[in-house]
Amino acid sequence: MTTRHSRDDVVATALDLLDEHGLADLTMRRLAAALDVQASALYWHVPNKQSLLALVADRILERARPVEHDLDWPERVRAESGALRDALLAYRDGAEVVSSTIALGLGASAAWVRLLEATATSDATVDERELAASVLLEFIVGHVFREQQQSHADALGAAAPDRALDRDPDGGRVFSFGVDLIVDGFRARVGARA
Amino acid sequence: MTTRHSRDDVVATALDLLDEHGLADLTMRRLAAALDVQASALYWHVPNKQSLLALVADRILERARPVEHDLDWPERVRAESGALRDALLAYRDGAEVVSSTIALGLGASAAWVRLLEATATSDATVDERELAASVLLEFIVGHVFREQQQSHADALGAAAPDRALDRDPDGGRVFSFGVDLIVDGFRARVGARA
DNA sequence: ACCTGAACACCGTTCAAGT
DNA sequence: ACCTGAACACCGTTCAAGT
Repeated sequence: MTTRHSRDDVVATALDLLDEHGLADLTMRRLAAALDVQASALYWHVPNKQSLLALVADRILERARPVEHDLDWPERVRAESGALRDALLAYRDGAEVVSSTIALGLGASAAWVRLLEATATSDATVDERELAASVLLEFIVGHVFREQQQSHADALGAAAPDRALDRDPDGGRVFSFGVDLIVDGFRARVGARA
Repeated sequence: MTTRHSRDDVVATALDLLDEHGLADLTMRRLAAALDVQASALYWHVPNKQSLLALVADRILERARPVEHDLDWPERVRAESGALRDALLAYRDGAEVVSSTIALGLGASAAWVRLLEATATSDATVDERELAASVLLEFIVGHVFREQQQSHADALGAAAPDRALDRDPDGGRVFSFGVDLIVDGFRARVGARA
């Protein structure tokens, strides 16, 4: 009679909690409380916290808006990169969650494939395109991680005196400059062959 | 009579512990034990764990080997990037520690300045050079973070099935490809003006 | 199939008090 | 100047047992 839960409930509630209170407050015990359940009950749905976070990360990246396929490749790379950034920004600490699971082979392959496909119409080799997809994904996640950390630190009113990277108040200049450099570098490399 | 400690002792021991057992095992209580002291004693030397980690991060980056200043700027950027990567790789979980403190305005300004200076002889504006330094630093830290996470995961014998980014067994191809793309993109942008 | 209750082995941090 | 001892308010995870 009482509300019993599915794994999807658990992940969805975790996502809510993440967005409302941040990763530091997303504990198994708080999640259990939000579901009106004992903490131990979660371990029926999920083997451990790390797997839970991987499912949350997948959910975050899944929500990245689709991008038109009939753009030329530089435009498409820029659009995919922007879509991924927006997806990470859509949830509090989204980049940190994704970043902490990305290397474990648990998530992010879909995002990587999108970036790989984006260069399909370039003259690059598959090897070059794979490398470029990795570079882009690492830059995007690394950048948004930093963006979100910074706004978190600012929210605490830390008033840091000597912030090396705090030259990006609008939060997007470094990002688009970075994507542009990578795209231009890729074009230079490929164009040198044509 | 008994060994009393300085803040430098505490940071140095934290660095040792980090390298031997990783960030997850670098707890205040374990650090205290390594210093033969109660955990509460650490709070005389340091206001909290986060500040401790920031000091550790600074220590890691300080050890980056110096690079010749009379290279042309693309070579110098590559050399500085490599030196930073090596510094992060020199300690277990080095990139994670640096990454977690970089946005708090606590560390990494020295590293950023090194990357900024590296483009001094290019024809770029200061604004462009600052943006490029940020892009490089974010890529470097993000990349090494992923590298170290991956070797950690591999050490656990996780045998992940579908690892999107696991195309970099030698651990350096994605890195140098990324730095090259950024450098080439920067050159294209600057060269278009000359 | 899904959950409780109790326990285990931990955390970071504070604070009065000691030397 | 540097540290102890005790406490507070937490963690993730396991496991027998319940329904």
